[in-house]
Amino acid sequence: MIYEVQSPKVESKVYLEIVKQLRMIISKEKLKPGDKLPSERELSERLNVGRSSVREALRALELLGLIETRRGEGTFIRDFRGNHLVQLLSTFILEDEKAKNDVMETKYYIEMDCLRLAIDNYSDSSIIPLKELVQGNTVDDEQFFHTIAQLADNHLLLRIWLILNDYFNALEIKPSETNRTLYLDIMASFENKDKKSALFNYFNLRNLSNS
Amino acid sequence: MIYEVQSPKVESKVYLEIVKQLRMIISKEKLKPGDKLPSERELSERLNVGRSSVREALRALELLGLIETRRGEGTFIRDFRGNHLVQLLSTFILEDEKAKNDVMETKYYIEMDCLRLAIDNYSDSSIIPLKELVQGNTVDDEQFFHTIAQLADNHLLLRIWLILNDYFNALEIKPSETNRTLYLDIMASFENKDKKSALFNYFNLRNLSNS
DNA sequence: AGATTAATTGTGGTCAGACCACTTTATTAT
DNA sequence: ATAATAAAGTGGTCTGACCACAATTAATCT
Repeated sequence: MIYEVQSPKVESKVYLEIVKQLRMIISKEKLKPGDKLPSERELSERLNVGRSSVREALRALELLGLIETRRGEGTFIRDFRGNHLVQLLSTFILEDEKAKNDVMETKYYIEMDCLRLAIDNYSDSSIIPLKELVQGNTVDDEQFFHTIAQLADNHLLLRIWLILNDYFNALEIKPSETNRTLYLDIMASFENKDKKSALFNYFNLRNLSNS
Repeated sequence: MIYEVQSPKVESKVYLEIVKQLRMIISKEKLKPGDKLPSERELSERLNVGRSSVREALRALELLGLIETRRGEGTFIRDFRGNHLVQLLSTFILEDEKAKNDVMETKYYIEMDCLRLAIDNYSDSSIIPLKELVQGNTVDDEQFFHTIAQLADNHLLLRIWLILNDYFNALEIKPSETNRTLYLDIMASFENKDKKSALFNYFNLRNLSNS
């Protein structure tokens, strides 16, 4: 199989083209997390580019958490849930208070959307895990809303929530110690399929003003 | 000033150390977006590493959207409040599961969130552009909600909307031909700061069931 | 002197080749 | 067959060489 980086065009850096090609290779060859990518030297030959350019692309993807390299073995696709990445970004980005607030605000709004969707979509059996979460004495907020985001049955929204959640954790804005009751309230609204009260209870949980 | 990469320790790849050092340099020198970083060759010397390693670090940060490089000029810190991250991850990950419905649904929910936030935040002067959009005979749906997303005053949310909008366009899910009146209705609710009716009108616009 | 033009310098972009450290595989000796 | 050894494969890093482009400086022409 022959891949070929755009040849004569001098614009658009080579390493970006390689990233593109890698995406194609992954997609065409249906590579899954854990699978091995072609070696740096092989890619260099196949794409007609220098090995250093290949490395620039791979290192970038590695920092993003999309691949993993093991010396002497090779480069592998990773199961990405990039906490590493987010942490890195956060140390770079998060000095900006406005950005901080944006993350929090967005997370809350997405959670409310998930709540609405989940209420529309859930079936009696699918909320069993959610019920279990509120059994114990303490409720793990992250797990709680992760489950709700799953119940929303929208992969895209779930991914967005996961990313925001990573950011959120990196920000070290711990949710204020919350009462288990508040989660139970949400659950109650949930089972009544009452969106309005669910939202109301969410506002209480997050200490948001009702408007 | 002398920076020095951990010397004898052979573990922990060099380029990662350089990323670390760069962060320190940025912080210590109080570099802001737009400012120039030391050149690759200078970093190479100062950190006692090869230029190729410096480039691996810089390319990775570039792909992350944290820095920007201009040939012949140098490397500059970028205004990275926009979180390129979501975009990158989405183009990489979402390929296989871009269920049209998820994209559409998510876009609609985000738009509703923007609507809510915009109503909270807008000032009389800031909605002038929005008013202009609904003057003509036809209303550009994309522009309309782009403006609303801007009025929401949340950069992250705006970014998310932009990406969703791209997907939306790519998927060729054209908004059904809509009546100008519906946009006027939304505007009216908007100016009354009436979220409930704004949402109601949005549902009409999108032909969604009210629940 | 002032403006224009040309040469020089600085910077990122890319490639090629050379080692090193480590892992896997093949070969050989027992 | 098993174990020890050698070879090959792979990522990690450095060096040096060009190229393309931008900014600066020097030279030249009014």
